[in-house]
Amino acid sequence: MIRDEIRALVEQALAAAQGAGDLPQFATPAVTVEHPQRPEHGDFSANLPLRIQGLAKMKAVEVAEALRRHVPASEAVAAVRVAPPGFLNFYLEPGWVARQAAAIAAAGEQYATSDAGRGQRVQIEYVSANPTGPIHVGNGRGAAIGSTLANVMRGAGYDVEQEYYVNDAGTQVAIFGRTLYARYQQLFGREVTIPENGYPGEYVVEVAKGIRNRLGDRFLRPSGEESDPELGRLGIHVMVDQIREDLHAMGVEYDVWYSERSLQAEGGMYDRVLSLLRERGYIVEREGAVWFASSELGESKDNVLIRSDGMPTYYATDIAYHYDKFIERGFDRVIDIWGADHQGHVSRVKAAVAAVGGDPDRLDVLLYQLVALRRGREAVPLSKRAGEIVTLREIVEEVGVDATRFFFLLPSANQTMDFDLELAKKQSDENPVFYVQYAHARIAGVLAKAREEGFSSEDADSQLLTHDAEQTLIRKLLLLPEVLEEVIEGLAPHHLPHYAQDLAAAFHVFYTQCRVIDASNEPLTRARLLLLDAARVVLSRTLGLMGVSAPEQM
RNA sequence: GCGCUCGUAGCUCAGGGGAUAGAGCGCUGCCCUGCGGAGGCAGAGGCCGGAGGUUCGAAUCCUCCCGGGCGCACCA
Repeated sequence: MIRDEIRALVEQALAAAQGAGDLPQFATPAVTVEHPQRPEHGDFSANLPLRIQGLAKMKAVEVAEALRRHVPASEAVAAVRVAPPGFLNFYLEPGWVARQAAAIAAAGEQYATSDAGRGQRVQIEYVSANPTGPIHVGNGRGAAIGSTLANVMRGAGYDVEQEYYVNDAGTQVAIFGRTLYARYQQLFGREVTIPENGYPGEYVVEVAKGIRNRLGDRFLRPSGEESDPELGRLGIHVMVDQIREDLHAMGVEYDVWYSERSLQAEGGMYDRVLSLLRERGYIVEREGAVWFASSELGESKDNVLIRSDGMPTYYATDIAYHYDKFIERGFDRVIDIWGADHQGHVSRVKAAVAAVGGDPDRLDVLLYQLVALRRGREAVPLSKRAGEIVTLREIVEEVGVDATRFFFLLPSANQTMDFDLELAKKQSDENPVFYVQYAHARIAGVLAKAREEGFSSEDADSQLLTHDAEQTLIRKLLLLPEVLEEVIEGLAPHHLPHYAQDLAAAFHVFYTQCRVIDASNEPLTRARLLLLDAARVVLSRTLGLMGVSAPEQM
């Protein structure tokens, strides 16, 4: 990408200036270039002179001047200027910029893909909500973030696996099973109440009905007896199917649905990891429970792995799970995406990864802050009545996938967010999703009209794209690779919807200032159609990565 | 109390060592005898929570304080 080329020019200039004796020798810091906020400062700017003025024992402006003399010529660069207090500013060559429109249009769907992550196997695990209930709004945020990150990383050549960890074992599942059995019995007229700490939600009744309708009374046992564990497993299965559908409706597809219960099978991962920890001396037995001596690994305290009732804790199976990710399956990198309420778990899991022989630096935990719902000014409570939560499905049905995903992606993950249902539903200029989609529909509209009237971008001369609005738009198109790099490096997909808005704005300005189809000027018409091709490519790819549709018409 | 995180325009948020702090919405005033006005242009609106410090340079880094959110289980 162009930013890397500019950076390389600065590095070469530095080496050349030192070689020629215009700058003294010293260890050179990493060179960065950025986009100045004021257009008169050029397209790219290097602050290197300011940073090395001390090392060079020269004034920054003099350093900049020495560098400027040694910047190699480049077809992309029209001018390099020194600006006080010591910036080195680069101005792109308009002819080169114009040519990029052709390059982008030709690249099509391949534009802004790269092989930066080639050979790296990355697992992204996200949502992984308990299958004891339908997934809710907060899970939706994780879904949007995770699947977008997966899309972007895949486009950068990473070998990405998306995974949902199904918590189908443990206390909560047992309680769900008992609740389900109570509801099941009620369907056969038995006077039973759902257990204490059970799941009061209506959905459990629906699950019970489904099972009764399919399998009749075969799970009914004599009054007072405990439920058949098979019923609970079946119920979880039904819930997982429902979760899968809800996520599918959000445009999220997983490669692997990983069962927590499978870890605990005889001789499974869980047993293996426990004996591994024992061998390494990380196991302590005390107060009837089995503890992980995590305080030896810098944790503030030890944590229970096996409770005194013999049940493994969530933490224990999570250690086994991460052992499986790193050691058994050998991912080069693992990204876990969790709600911020799991924040305390991060250092524990990292400590555990280290204890089982993994590299905790290859584990990234992306935390997202919680979501509140609103309708305009009015707050919407996330739980409607006892046990009934606002589900993700309801949100998607009410406002649509496009708005749901776009809104979830907009704020950075560590910002708590308000999801305004009223705004998300508005089909008007107040709604940023429509602003962006409208740009795409407008482009599609013009392209269709051009086709009807017999115009095309064939043999277009991109050098005619000299108008300010054209040049600005192309510069915006050239930004996508940088944006994607920032998304990956910062695990920050929120850059994408912001970029989409900037891009749409640049297009709308172009559209009002430059008429595309002009029968009296066919060469210019062709050139501008080429630019529209390029803009459409970039806009649709940006939207596609976010899982938002790029409509031909609205 | 301890840990993580946030505090930037009226509202929702970007920017996380650089040059005069940005966007959308809202507000005010303009622009349709040409491809979709779901658009564009202009303007008003900010001691970047507060106080110290580091630096040539701080909204950005450090310390303390104030305020919001989330954690600190033999729950997940």
